[in-house]
Amino acid sequence: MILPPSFYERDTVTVAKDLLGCLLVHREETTTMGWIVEVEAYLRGDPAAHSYRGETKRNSVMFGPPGHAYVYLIYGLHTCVNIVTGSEGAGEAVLIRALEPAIGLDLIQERRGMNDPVSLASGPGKLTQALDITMDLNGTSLYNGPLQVGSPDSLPGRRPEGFPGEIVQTTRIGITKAADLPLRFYLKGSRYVSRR
DNA sequence: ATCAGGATTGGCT
DNA sequence: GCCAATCCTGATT
Repeated sequence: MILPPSFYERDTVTVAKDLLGCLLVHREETTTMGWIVEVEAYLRGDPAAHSYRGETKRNSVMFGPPGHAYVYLIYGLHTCVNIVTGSEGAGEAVLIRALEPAIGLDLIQERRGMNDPVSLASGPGKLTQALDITMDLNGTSLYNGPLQVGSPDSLPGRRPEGFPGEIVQTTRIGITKAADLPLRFYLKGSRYVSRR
């Protein structure tokens, strides 16, 4: 079941926590999917958010309607994928930081050049490579496009490790501004979260 | 026009 | 733990 726009148009921290256990799906020639096991919230008035200094060409998707993908290039090498949340115009989003691979293992392993399951998508740059999430998906709808988010029961009889269960809340990783805000969330007990 | 730096990763010490 | 890779963006001159 693809999540409807109304799912995203709520408090960003609530959406971030509700995204844990959901499926990120990329439908191409071959479909690949992974369960979301780690996220970070970026809020209005948050110095670490790309939207902090107002709308620019790069971050304009963050100010658009919720339920769309904000994809950006980082360090000239990797892409990161966010889900726009909250009210349109708020500039809020949830960064997907780690997935537990679910479908399309062969292709994911080929793209990543490795086969250790816990390292295939345990980082924001790793998971975009695993699911082939490139800049051309920036701005696409997550309920009416090739990149989708499904509810946790989308694969009958299967669940990500640690779900349903406790959600752990910590400070965000890899940022210098507002590094003290506790806006990172992950599934307790999952071996697929990013380390560091 | 120029330039510092980044929501990272993988390899090496 | 340290650092290079790699290039686009936003801020500054």
